[in-house]
Parts: sequence; C-alpha cells; structure tokens
Amino acid sequence: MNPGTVEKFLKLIGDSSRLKILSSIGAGEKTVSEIIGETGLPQTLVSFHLKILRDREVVVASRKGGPFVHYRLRDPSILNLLHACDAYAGKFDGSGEEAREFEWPPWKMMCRMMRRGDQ
Amino acid sequence: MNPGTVEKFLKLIGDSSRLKILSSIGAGEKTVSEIIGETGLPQTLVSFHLKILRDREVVVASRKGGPFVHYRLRDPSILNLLHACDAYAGKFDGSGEEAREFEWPPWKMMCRMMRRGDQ
DNA sequence: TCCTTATATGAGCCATAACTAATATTAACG
DNA sequence: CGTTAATATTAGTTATGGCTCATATAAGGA
Repeated sequence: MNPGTVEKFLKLIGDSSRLKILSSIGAGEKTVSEIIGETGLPQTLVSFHLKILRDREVVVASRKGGPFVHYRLRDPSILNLLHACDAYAGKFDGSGEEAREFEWPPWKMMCRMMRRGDQ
Repeated sequence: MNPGTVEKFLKLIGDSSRLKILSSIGAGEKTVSEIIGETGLPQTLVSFHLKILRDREVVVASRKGGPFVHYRLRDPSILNLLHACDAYAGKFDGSGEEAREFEWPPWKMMCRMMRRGDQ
C-alpha cells in the first residue's frame, strides 16, 4: 500500500464539489450546463474541477456539435465506491456499531466477484 | 450519496501521514512509539493524527501498564479499502487501460459477499 | 466578420488543515 | 516527591488547494 498513491487518489475524489459533479454525470453523459444546473455549482468552478478530473482521466470529454462538451465517467463503477463510502461513513459516523456488520472485501475478492458477475 | 458525508470520510483517511499510521497499526495493535518507529513520522505528528482518528472512531486506544498506549483499528477491514484504492489508483494513474478490468462492486454485493464468506 | 452561447483558463485570494515547537499530562519507579 | 519515559495537547506557522473574478477560447449562425 503506497500512502502517496492512495492519498493522491482520495484527494482527487474527496472533495464535495467533485463528488457532486461525479454523481451528476452518473452512468450516462452530460454537458457542462447540465452539470451546472444539476449541482448548482458556478460555471467556472465546474469547469475548474472538470479540467482536473479530465487531466487525471476520471472523466472523458467529447464535443458533439455546437459549443457543447459532453462529459462521461471513464469508469462509472467508481460511483459504487462512492456509494459504499457513503453507506459506510454514514453508519460509521453514527453509532459506530452498525458499521461492524460490513467489512470491506479484499481487493482480490472484489476482482473475482465482478469477473464472475455474481448474482 | 451525500457528498458532504463522503468528503468528510475521504478527507479523514486521505492523508499520507494517516495512511502510514493506519497501515502501521494494521490488523494488530501498536503503541505510539512503535507507530513512530515504523512510520518515521515525528512523535507529535503521530499523536496529533491519532487524536483525530481516535475522536472519529477509526482507531481505539487502550492503556496496558506503564505510560504505554496501544492503538488498534476499530475496523481492520478498512485496510482492504486502502489496498483496493492503491491497486486501483496505481493502475489508474498509469496506462488508464488496465484499470478497466476492475470494477468497484455495488455496496449490496460487497455486503453479500462478506456475509457469505465467499471463497 | 460579428455576435451569441457554451465552456475553458489563469491569477489571485482565502479557507482549511497538516505540521512544528514548546510544553503539559500520564504512569510508574526509587 | 522527584525523575524518567511515553504520550497528549496547544498555539502558531506553513502548505495546499478550493474558489472567485476577469477574460479567453470554441463552435455555430446570420
């Protein structure tokens, strides 16, 4: 486990404006205006964050006619990570008891599970 | 997905000094001196971070004779999350291609898997 | 070419939090 | 009680990065 690598990654996504943007884009595709409308964040702030997310390959941009730029998540499953963190942290910050029921699975087990399409 | 909740959680663990501390403690238990020795971080910095981690219930402290305080992770499986992030981000920052093979499993699937002790 | 809409970018400001230095507290022993 | 080792705490400093303002750029239509 490389603390620097993990820190870099968690800081990349661990900002509420960015989380709003990622969540807004979701599994589909959205223009900047749509993201702005949905998040309520200022235009320049959205563009600012999108640039970083784009440079770091979390999102992918494409132009499709007009001045519109569409953004999609390069790996939509990252939303699952965010949801898991939300669920974990939500309980985690609370009683600190219910979170005991959940354990983060080992990486290899996550790999196997998604490869098998476990039902 | 509450951006504020997730942000708070990711910022809590998304610091390289803290990651080093969590990794040092591991699945066992360690004194502050041991953590200092293993991480190479200054004593006051370790104590500073441990206080926050303690207050936020990521670690649990106990005294066992002498001036020694032992720390353990309240939920050691969080190390699995860190390892997964490491693996994901490591590939992620690289070619951006190999990470495609891995998808973060949905929360419910993670719950089921750990409940079944899937092999 | 000019205008409009959509979006991007850069510089500077400001908020946050990690870190350090100094010191306080805890536990145990002589 | 004084001393030592281990650890915690506090105030101030510093580094980081989010955010804002002003403006630049891209695309398309008249």
